[in-house]
Amino acid sequence: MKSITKQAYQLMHEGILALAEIERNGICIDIEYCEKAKKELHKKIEAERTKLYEFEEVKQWKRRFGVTFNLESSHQLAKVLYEDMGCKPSKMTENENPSVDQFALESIDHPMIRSLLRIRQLEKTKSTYLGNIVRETVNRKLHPFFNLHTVKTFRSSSQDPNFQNIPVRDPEIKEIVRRAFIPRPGHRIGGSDYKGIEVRVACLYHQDPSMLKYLNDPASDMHRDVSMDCYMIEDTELVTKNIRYCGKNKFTFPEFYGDYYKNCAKALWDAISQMGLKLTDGTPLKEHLRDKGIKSYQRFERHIEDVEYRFWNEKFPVYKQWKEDWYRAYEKKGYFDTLTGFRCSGVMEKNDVVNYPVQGVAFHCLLWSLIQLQRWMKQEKLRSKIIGQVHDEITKDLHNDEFMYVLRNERKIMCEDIKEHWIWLKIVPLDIAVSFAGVDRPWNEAEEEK
DNA sequence: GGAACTCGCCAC
DNA sequence: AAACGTGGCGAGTTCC
Repeated sequence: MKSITKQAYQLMHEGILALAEIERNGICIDIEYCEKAKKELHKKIEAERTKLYEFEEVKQWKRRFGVTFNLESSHQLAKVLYEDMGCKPSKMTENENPSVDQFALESIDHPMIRSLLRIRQLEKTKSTYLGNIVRETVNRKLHPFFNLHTVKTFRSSSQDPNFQNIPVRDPEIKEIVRRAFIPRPGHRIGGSDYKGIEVRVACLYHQDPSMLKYLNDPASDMHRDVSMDCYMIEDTELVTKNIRYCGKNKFTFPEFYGDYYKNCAKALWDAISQMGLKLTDGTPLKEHLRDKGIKSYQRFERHIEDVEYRFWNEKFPVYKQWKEDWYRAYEKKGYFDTLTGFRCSGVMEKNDVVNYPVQGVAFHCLLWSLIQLQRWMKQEKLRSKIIGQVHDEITKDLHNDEFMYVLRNERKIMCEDIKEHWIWLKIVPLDIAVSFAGVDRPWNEAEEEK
């Protein structure tokens, strides 16, 4: 059960109207490119299949399953790997079956597995992404749907196609898929996202002084400091971008969401060899850790246990206390209210109770900004259009003549005006990152604007 | 022939 | 004591 205040209702009402207009705007698609890219992927997949069929293990797989033989069947693959080939499953699925996902397969160092993973990746690119884009494109425009009524946390969702999971992390796949999205003639395509909005919103609830200090002091850097603790680095100069990335995505965020040291230690440790982590002076990280007395994984795990202890009890004790108090209050009342006036009730786990109010409100900051920007752009009768939204980002198709005009007002709305609307935002600074491709250039070329 | 389920994988 | 939050969607599979 959920319920909302009048101001929350207002936000959803205005929000869904703005999103409807954004759906109607649509996104230009380079349909000829899509067809060509699909054909190329098809060829690549066929070539990879041919390679795969050469393996003795696959021939045996074929013999075992006969006409039902299917490379895409996880069930068959599990039987082949864990019954015929005698591999040990490194993890189980939710329903306690031996897993054959990427993580599980990585521990089996075998060329057949690499080939299989490659096929999976290319198939997904071809069908889930390019295929759906082509299917849903009408008159060279794509109109993804955005919902406000489907998500437990009061975030949004998107469908047909899902605009909120377009590949960006893997450079090769990003290029292939984002190349399909192009601007209107004379326009530039790109977007602006709130920097670290969930961390900032969490601060609004717990008001931990150490974390507020991190946010308010531009010279400090929480993710860098945590990564230094994790990998026992004493000099800030020795921290690379990748090391900071690991601290942020394999320790800090998982800990915020409710994970614990064992999982984090494993992820941090595996990343060292997977990403080939080195200090800025070239010292391999494993070597550096050995010098610091970390001679085995067990030692590293114990070290991360200490890091976790210090993280919650020395660095951010107020945050930790808030989690306890917030959960207690929920246990007592059976519900909690978000800063934006939404009420969440029903049976929830502790992690849910402390995460939902943050995730929801972070999105509501984006939604409020989206409403104001859409309203203003319509009023000004601009050729520029908002074309989508991804939780903390507004995606736009801006006419080159209106480019600076729109970006200036957008920054004002997202970072300043919103603090007048929701005064509780005043205790944290807000900032955005802006990233666009050039005039008439596709989305894959988007780069951060300085 | 479709609904419901499992699994895997993309995003924030 | 236990241990990562939110979605959408494709393919395979099972059930009716």
